[in-house]
Amino acid sequence: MMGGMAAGSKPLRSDAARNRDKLLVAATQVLAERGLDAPLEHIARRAGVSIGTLYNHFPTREALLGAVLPQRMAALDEITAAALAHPDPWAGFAGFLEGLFTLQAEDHSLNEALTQSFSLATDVSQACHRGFRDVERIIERARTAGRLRADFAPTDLVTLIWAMSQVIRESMETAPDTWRRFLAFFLDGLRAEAAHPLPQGHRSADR
Amino acid sequence: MMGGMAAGSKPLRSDAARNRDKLLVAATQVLAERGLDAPLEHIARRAGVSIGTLYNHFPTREALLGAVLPQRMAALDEITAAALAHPDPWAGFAGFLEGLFTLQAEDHSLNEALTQSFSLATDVSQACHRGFRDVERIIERARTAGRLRADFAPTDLVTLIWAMSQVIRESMETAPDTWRRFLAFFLDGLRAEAAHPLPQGHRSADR
DNA sequence: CACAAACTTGAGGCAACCCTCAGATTCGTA
DNA sequence: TACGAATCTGAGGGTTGCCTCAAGTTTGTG
Repeated sequence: MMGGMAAGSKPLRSDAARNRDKLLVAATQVLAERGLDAPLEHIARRAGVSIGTLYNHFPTREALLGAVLPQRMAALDEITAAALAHPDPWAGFAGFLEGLFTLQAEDHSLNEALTQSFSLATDVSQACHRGFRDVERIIERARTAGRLRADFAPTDLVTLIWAMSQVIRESMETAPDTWRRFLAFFLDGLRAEAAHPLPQGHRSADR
Repeated sequence: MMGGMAAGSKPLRSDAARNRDKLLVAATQVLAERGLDAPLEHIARRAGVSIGTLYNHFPTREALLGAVLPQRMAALDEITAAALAHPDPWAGFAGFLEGLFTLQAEDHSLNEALTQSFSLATDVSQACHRGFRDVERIIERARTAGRLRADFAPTDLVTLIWAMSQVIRESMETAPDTWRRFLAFFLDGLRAEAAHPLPQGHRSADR
């Protein structure tokens, strides 16, 4: 499952190891600032290294993302753990969402990564899928407690993440609290007592 | 008001007028398919015209958008009118949202235009602002009827449009009905009886 | 110290897209 | 029909970003 990171690799020469670290630091910063398709040249420059060296260590952009993002996503683990530990299932669920989106708002790369997680490097999707188990438990717990509406499915959370990613992106500069207000509206629709029947199945394949 | 199109301009030569029309048709199609920053070369090619001709008629991308988008947005007028005419204020409000997002889902350029409307060509923002008056009335009507929660402001609709634009974009290929489900959840949070106090921090949503 | 292997460098070839402009073409009128 | 003005064309110069590779530099071991 977890293997041991990049363990078992060949030992790097000292200068190479140093450069690799500088690249990871720079990449973390630049990606957080400019998103997942920040120019690789920027990252190399910020690391004080040539573009060729970047390609030496990370032959593709995905390889680089795979080295940076899972680490960033580790922050999510604390949040899911706290949510599960919360005595009130609904408060745990709501707190989880708040923590998740706070992270997204702080890190542009995380925001995009969560949105695109299924088309990304395997390392990244793995990190996503691993965490998803806990998320399902958070949802299930709030639902069986009768607080979260029964027809809310884990995949609906993916949709919410999509929605929030855009709200965060658009409002970040001018009114960075916007997402909290939006989330409050949405949460009010997720309470069990607020539930109205959802639109029926989509049998209109043609129009 | 709309009298004769680009009224006040000098009369175009016949071939020029024909090319201009072909460009508008092509642009409408290509923009709907590929979004607001579709390559201008694609549009010229689809119109069967050279890139130079495109620049002849529309010296900037914004000029082209300004000629295409307001027309597309006219479809919104019907929707707002229908919403205001609906006997049930809540159903009018909900129907308006459904119509709006249906349009967004059908036209990629409209989707992006609505989310970016404030950084776009004046023609486009004007079209937006004009329509916004009616939208405010739709909201106000549902609110004073006691159906829409009292703390929902017109600017919250902008946020919802941001959110939806991403949901539509991400799900369009694989599950194009996703946005309806999401909207249903959200609407349940907008009903007056579902309202819980919003987070403090920024009091009301006066922009 | 010497030297091979490991590593770095950055110019340079690609590709996509933007926009321009001198010369060729077409229109419409006299 | 002729001809000037209006219009069209598309090669070409500029930009940004991707990725490669031959030549130079550093490391660490014998």
